[in-house]
Amino acid sequence: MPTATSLSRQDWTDVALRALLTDGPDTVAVQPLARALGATKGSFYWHFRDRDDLLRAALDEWADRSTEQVIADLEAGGGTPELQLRALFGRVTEAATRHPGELRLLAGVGHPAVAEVVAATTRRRVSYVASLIRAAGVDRAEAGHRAVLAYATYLGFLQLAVAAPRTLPARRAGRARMLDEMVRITLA
Amino acid sequence: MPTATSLSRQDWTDVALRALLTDGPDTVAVQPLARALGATKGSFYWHFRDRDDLLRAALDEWADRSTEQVIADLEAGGGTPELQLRALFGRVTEAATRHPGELRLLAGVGHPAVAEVVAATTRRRVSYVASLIRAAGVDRAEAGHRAVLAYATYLGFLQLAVAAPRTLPARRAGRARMLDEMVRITLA
Amino acid sequence: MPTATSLSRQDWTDVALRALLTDGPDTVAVQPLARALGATKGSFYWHFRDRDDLLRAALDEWADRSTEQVIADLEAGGGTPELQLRALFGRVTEAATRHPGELRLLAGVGHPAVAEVVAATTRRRVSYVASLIRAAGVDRAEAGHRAVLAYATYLGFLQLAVAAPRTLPARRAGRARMLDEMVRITLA
Amino acid sequence: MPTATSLSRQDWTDVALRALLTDGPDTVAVQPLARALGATKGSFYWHFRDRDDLLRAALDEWADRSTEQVIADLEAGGGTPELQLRALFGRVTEAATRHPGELRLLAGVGHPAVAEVVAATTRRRVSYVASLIRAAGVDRAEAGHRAVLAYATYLGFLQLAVAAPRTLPARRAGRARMLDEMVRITLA
DNA sequence: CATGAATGAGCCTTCATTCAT
DNA sequence: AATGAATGAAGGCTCATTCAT
Repeated sequence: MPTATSLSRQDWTDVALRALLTDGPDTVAVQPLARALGATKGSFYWHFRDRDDLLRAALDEWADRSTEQVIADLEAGGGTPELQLRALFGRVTEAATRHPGELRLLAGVGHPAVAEVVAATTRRRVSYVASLIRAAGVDRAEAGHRAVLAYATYLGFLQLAVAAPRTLPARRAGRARMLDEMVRITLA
Repeated sequence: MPTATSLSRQDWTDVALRALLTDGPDTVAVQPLARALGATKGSFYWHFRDRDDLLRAALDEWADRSTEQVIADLEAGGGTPELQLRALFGRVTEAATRHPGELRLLAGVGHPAVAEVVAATTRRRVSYVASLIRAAGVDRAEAGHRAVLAYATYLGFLQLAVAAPRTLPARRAGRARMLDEMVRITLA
Repeated sequence: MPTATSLSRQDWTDVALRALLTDGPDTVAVQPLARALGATKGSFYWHFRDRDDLLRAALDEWADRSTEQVIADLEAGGGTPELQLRALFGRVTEAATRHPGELRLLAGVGHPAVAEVVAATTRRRVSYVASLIRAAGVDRAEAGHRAVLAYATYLGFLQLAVAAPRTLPARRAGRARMLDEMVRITLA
Repeated sequence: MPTATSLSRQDWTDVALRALLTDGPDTVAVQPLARALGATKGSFYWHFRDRDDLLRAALDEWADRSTEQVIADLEAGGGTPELQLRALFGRVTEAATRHPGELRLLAGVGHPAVAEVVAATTRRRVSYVASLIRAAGVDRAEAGHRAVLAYATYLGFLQLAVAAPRTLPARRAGRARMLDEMVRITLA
């Protein structure tokens, strides 16, 4: 909760992003967020042109935090491509369970802004994974294929984690094995 | 458009299912569907107790058509497990692109009825795939793992097909190769 | 519950009367009663012109049962006027607590049919009480006054019994004393 | 009609109270009141959380005006308990005929908020009358009984005034005699 | 940098009533 | 002696947006 004195555009974006990741894009609604912030809707319209403006801001923030920052972290961490890939898979699958709304975000393609950002984010992620695979010695075309496959698998697990968690391994060890398998398939 | 004379519960369910698969569960709304049918919303309440009743009817229909009927068809078709698996993958990936709303349905886990039906459908599909893999000679535990992996991959492709089609192979040949790879990974 | 085969006008009137005495005239509504009877609204319109027709039938039934029949019973019972008065007060105060909806019926004067029947019933009851008092030797004008007073007191107790039962004597003995007092004031 | 510029919570409460006293609690409905005020229903939700919120506000206002303010006036007026009692009876019987909806309010015990306020108001009024009777020299227990009796009689007259005015004395003199009798019975 | 107040659109539901069969 | 299906009016609520101050 930000200070009661004065709200910035960033405060609104933050709370919108939280709603985005918790319950999906439909819940990025002016009225409820104003209530949550203890502010009036009038305040909102000072900082944003309309609801869409806010949604785009939240989406941009999401693209940045969930993609660019993750990539930057991994690059900073260094290590072999195998290790980086493994770290990436581990990190995103962890995040998946913490953000059930992300599923609805990825599915919220009815909205143009969502569609656009999700598509761009998807391409960015796939191409980063492809670059890791290439770095592990796989040729360009094949790396592209495997990256798509790996990313699809990640998306599927996200879906399963939210929609039917009982189908996934319950224990940490089982989940680790699944990760290993994903890495193996991707690099074999 | 059904006959102008009189609408049946099935007519409403049909149009609701269409909305479900086109734009997701949120658009299964009484008023818009009544408009689409050229009826008044009051008439709706003759056939259904409330909106939830309609949503559940549409969800049941979806579960049946997209799961039970597909399975029944495959069983009727016969052939080796490999062929059946291949046919299944082919069929569902074709359907995927035709129903962009299915994504929102799978993600619409905020609603209890949706969550329930999606979870049940997921378990049913995974266990059917597992049974095919077992029939191909893989042992029970391993078959379970691979079924989850295969289904997750399918879900991921569904997501990619809707959200970022450009990441997927554009030509029929490329898509066929992906299917082959999925079958190979699943049964290898 | 009447037989499922075929509903008579009387069946509808009975269930309407029950609603009238339980929850007041507003709940004499076609749709809910049809549900309660397991019949369709169409059936209702076979027996009655409209909702008002049903309401009037129920009101007439109420006027008869709650007034004419009570009077007939008392007359049949015989005894001195004092005893009859005492019996009357006892009987109606008992009935009061069993029919919370009667209060809303008496208050439902917004509706012309209700107003009419309630007014007629009131006059009939007051004049019957006056006749008992006259029979006990009080002169005509004074008896009229006391009858109004007595009936007002009854109405007030009905109101209190439903709206603020804690203000009334909790035990049977206390209630009996109140009745005695009413009789005494009325005849003294 | 308040100023056309802007409506306050009090404006809504006022018009709701008027509806409450004219036609009873059921007519405290958002849409009709909005029409009466020349406003949209949407505007209502700026001032109140929901219909219940408005109903409670109107009920509180009623409890205050019809009970606390009357009591305060009487206390301010001074005089002997007999005179105060007489003044009270006179005042409330006058008010009775002006507010036909009060009957439906008192009877509207189906709604929790109504039941609560009516019960509290009843207790408050009865205990105030009891305090006047005690001040006239009657002992505590007996004063309690007589207060209940007096209040019941008042309620009954209210009912008669609305439901069957012809049973009550038509002329001012006759009504004055009734008041005298009530005071006499209460204090004798 | 906002608040207070309102609009208008949209959705959910219930009910009295009608009508063809 | 009904049923099945629909209409239309009414009321409840939430939301995006606007505008004067």
